[in-house]
Amino acid sequence: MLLIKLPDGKILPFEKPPSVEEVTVSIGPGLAKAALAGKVNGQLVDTSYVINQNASLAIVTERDPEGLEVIRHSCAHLLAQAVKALFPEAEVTIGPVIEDGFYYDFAYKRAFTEEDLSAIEKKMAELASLDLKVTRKILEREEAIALFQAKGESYKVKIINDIPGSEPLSFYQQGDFVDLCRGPHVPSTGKIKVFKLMKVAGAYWRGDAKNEMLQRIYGTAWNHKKDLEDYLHRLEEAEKRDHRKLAKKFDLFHIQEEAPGMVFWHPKGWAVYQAIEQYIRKTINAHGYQEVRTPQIVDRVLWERSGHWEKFREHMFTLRAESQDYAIKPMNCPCHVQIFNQGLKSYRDLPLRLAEFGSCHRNEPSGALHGLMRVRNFVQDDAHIFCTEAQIQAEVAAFNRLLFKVYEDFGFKDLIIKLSTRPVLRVGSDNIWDKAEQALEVALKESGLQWELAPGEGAFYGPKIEYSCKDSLGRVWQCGTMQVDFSTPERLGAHYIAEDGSRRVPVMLHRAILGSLERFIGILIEETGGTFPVWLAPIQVVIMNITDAHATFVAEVTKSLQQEGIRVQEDLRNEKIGFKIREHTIQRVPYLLIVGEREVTHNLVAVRTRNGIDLGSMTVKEFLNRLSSDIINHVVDI
RNA sequence: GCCCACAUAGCUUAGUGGUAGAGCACUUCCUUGGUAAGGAAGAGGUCACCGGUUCAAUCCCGGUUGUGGGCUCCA
Repeated sequence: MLLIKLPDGKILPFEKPPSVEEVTVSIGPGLAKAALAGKVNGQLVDTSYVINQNASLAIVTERDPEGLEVIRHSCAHLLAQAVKALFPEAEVTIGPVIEDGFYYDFAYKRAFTEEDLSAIEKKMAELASLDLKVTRKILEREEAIALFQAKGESYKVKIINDIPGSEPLSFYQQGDFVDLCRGPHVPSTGKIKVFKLMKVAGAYWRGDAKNEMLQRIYGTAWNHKKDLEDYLHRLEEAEKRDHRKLAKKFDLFHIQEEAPGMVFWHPKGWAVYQAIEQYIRKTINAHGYQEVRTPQIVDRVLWERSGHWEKFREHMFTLRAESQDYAIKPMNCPCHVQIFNQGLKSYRDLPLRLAEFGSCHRNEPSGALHGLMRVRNFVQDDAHIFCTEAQIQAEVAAFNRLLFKVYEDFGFKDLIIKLSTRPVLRVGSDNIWDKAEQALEVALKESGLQWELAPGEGAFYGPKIEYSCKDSLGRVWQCGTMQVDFSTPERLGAHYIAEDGSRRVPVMLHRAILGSLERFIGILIEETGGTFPVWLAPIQVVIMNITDAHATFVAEVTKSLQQEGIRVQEDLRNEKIGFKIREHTIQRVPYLLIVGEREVTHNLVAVRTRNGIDLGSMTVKEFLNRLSSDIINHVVDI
């Protein structure tokens, strides 16, 4: 006798070990039809899985998140089956589930075309409608290798050879298609109803650029047609928020062929940029930083000393003048150390926080460039904190608080935080790594936010925290960072005189809140969709007249707002007021001031927000009060 | 850098082996109108660049550059 406990607490007895499917049937035919997989003692299994001891069992259907995962995974197999059916010479490799879908990598003599994709999708539908039974089996290693060798699947043989000997090898078969796979999978292909192939892209075998390039077919699968439609709609909406598109719509910046990866900022984009730069400047000044400025072009020897020449020479822009080799700076740290090194420093000078809006050039590979997100010339809101080991903790904690405050002011909520710890190859004693890693961790814990640990992913010179944001399509971009560095100060000869009179090498903290101003603005554009908070809006107020008779009054109001530092524009065009309102509303100008006969007579302005709210008439002074409060409080929308 | 796709007016785009069309924007004129598009006329294109095929190339072929989607990389 064997007992199966169901989620509702009911216990079913069985004479012989039943399969998940058999248990499901005994519960009811409706559920049996809906079952995609099972969860035995919390572990996801196929419906064919035989339960050979007392266990708890949950049936996984489309209502469970795992159900969709199983469907997507099986859909990847369906894709591979269809590709093999249409292109028998194509070799299969791997096909995992990813966010919102799946992919499968193939090796084939020519590129798959759009037409191929449609044909494959059609074939998939056909195979799904046949409702082929998906069966699992375990094969011995030799048997498995022989099977795939016979099929000409050299990649699968390589994969099998890489699986540790003790692990059993499971296989899934549907029709004449067999794939090495851990599973679980749906019981039959008919369970896969709603899917779509999205795109083909190149991808290196095993993610290594030294290997051959495979063809990756991306697809998506859902439980219901409506889910797929919603997903496609979400993608469409996200594409509309693309910062490169919005940059055109709002006339923020452009990039052109003569300077790939470098930005031509237009007046409106630069207004946003400057609002951000000045906000950061003000903020860090209030937190004990001192701003500096260092050269763009620095002799090669400095980069050799810092170690960058050896490691990143290919990605540095270099030049030669009067038989000297120079590099355009790819980073600011060595320059900041030069400032630290001027004059003898005492422990009393520490921590010394040197900040720079440092313009850096990196010769990024052409294929990596991406709007504002990945550029060749960018400005970091960079700073280096020179401190003692004992000061690391307090500095890291203070920075962390500062960073969260800043992101909050921008209205950002979803930061992805990663703590990268010591790699195998590293400098510095374990003792100091312990301290540094702990300092970072304590600071993160204090924040109360979720973070991910990335063991072994720290730099050779110290551990780091990375703060990343997502763009509108969910791609992750690193913005802020806090890196502890035990190496650079020594390499560049930095030292200070300690309390006991000895010469000590300071610890250096590299930190940036926004990371690169360019990238951050890219994220900000996508986050806001171009509806910038009042304090960042390139134009904060537009004042428009109803007829020419009110132009002088408009000019007066404009002038008085300009004198208060407001980014204001007047619109005196000979157009109907409705037309002007429409245009500036579309441009997401926060406040629209309308001046007609009534306003001129009573010395008022009529105020309307970009969200169509009529705030009525008020004096310029009253309006300024409202506006100032929006700006000071970093109000996100009005 | 690698794989695939793409490049037409300021923007969004249609289109064809035989001298390129639209909407919006722009210019001029009419209109002076009170909270999301008033009307008319006009101007605007070396069809990314270089080469080839052809009587003829924006279109077909090759190359270059750039862009987009991935992959790799990212001090």
